[in-house]
Amino acid sequence: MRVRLEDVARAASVSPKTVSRVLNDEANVSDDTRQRVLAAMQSMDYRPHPSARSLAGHRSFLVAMLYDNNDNPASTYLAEIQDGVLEACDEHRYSMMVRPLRMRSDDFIRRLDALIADHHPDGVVLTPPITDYAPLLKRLREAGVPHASVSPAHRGKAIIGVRMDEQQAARAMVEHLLALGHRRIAHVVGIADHGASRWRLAGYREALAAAGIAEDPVLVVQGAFTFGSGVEAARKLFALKKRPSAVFAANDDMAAGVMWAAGEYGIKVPHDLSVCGFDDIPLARQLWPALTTVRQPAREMGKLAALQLLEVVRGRSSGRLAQVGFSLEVRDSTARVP
Amino acid sequence: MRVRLEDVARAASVSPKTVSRVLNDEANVSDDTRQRVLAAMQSMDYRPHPSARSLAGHRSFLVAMLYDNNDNPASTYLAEIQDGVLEACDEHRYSMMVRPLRMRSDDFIRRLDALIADHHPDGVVLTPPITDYAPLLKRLREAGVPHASVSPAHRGKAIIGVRMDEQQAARAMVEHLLALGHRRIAHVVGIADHGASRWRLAGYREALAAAGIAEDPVLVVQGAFTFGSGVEAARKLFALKKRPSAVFAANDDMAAGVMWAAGEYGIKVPHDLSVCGFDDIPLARQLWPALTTVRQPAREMGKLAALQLLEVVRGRSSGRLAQVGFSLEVRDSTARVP
DNA sequence: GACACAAATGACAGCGCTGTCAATTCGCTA
DNA sequence: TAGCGAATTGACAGCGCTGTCATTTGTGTC
Repeated sequence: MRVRLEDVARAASVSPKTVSRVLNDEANVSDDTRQRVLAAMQSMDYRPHPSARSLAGHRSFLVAMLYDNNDNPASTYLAEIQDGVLEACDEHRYSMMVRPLRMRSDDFIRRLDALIADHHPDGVVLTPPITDYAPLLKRLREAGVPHASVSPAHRGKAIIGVRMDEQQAARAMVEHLLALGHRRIAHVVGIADHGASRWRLAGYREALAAAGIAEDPVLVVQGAFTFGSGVEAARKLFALKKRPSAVFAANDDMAAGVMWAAGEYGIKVPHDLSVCGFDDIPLARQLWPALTTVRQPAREMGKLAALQLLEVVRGRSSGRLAQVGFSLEVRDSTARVP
Repeated sequence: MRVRLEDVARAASVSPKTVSRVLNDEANVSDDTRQRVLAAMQSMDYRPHPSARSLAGHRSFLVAMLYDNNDNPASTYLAEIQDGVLEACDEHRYSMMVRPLRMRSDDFIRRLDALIADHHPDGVVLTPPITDYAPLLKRLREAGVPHASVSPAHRGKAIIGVRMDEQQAARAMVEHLLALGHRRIAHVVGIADHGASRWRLAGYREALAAAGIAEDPVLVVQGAFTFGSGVEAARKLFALKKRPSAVFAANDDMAAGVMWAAGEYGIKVPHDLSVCGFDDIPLARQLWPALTTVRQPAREMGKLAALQLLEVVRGRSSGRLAQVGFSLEVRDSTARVP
């Protein structure tokens, strides 16, 4: 039979309420008592019943992770975030629920309301690109559900979550190319209204400006974060009279597309062309030559965002926008200009 | 304030227990009463409190989806299954929880036990490759937790879940190549102990045998389901004196690797070499030429598996191993033999 | 050593629902 | 029309925990 809080109380010779206090890490329990109770819990392998806690305590011990399954960023990215969020939740004995939502769809808000009404999450984690969807944020605020964002585009004071300095990372990537002697560097941009696209483009510009190189508009080509769009963009670049000697794509999928297109044109990477991307998806390591890229610690970001959220949920702090570092993964697709 | 079952009861002039009966779709409620109660629920937008139901009813209304995050199959595949499972759970107002588990890790069983002890899922959905992990199945049986599998390798009578006839699909794929006039057809095998690898290899052999073609062992190369292993495998094939005119890779990632390697060797796809894969991952459509492959309806499979499981959980049926169809996605990477 | 006050602990009701079992109503038969 | 079994409905306790508030114990002061 299941071990209940009452059983632990009896074993530790205290009242159930005191065990509850220990369980919830409340104040006003003497060290001595606390130790005794903890020992009893341990030895009996006590597992609090989440539903009972939730029913009596008016909170759900539930974190919902919301994502957009419409125009999905790379699903490996989401999967990594999900794993990180899950890990954080596990550590605090919260459970996690995932919710695909279709941004811009009519029933977006209705489905969000259903989630809240049905499951009462204590908090939600938002992933790109729905970190900044105004109707969503408004509704969460109204419902009093705290939220943390992974890579929010906006950066108000009240925002909690995690970000990476993508602009700085993009700049570092381009500076790597500059250090290799490249001067004619192209950039394949991502979907226009994603924060990621803006920051990476800004970093590209910043690096060029700092190096005193005037931007050549024909070298900045629109893409859409997909492999196919990378191929298209590269074809445009390769059709130029003066081809670039390096291409910085705003994500790895597009970079792979660029490398693919290079194959079509008989352009050798990295000998004739340096290519680099952003994100460090598994494919990046598998490509040949292996892709130079920026590593986003997605898993860690998911975890940190969830930890920030839990701080707020548990009333420990008011949360903040944490920042994580990036790392340049210099591999074999970039080389000194011929 | 929240609408409770009691409020609905009052509105419908019945006892709370009767509302509960309607809510749980129990027998012995007159049609008239049922209608009245349903109408009241609807008009008051009643949402049962999951924790209260769970606590009083001794069930959790929770389905856990278990996956292996160690040697992960393509994460898009898992993401699709996850979406399908979620959809099924939503329809029946069950909630879903995801659990990454590291197969063969020491604490596998401990973590599984923790899941069961902490959350009491009413059932679990197993995804490849942990559909047939004996210690796992044993533990679930002991704990009395029903489970459904997506593409289980084993096919006992008692197994419930969903499968696709992968052998048949692989055979169809190879027959497509045969119909294009290919005779020297290579196969890149997946990880040895995955059911998927065995079935696809079996289908390959079956098709060749049916066409009266003796299998040439050098044309069957070991891979590991990754892009990189596809590249490796292809290099071996291209080093042969008598190269194949077509390569059937056991999944799309490896097929992409083969195409990549073909580029290295100056082999034009599909003119000099036909390439086909299996799974229809997003990349398949993005490659150039677009990859001919087999579409696995992963999302649908996840949904069906979960539906089977819910049938069992709700005592509606004893569940079965459903089967879904495949479709050959003939695109541009396969062509008539020169 | 008596007193005031804070810290620690406990008693008890109740969160929103369902299981159990008793009570009532209904539809037939004799 | 009385009587009987089946269908329908309801009363009530209790699932395992926590909130509220009362009670007890400890601590420091003069």
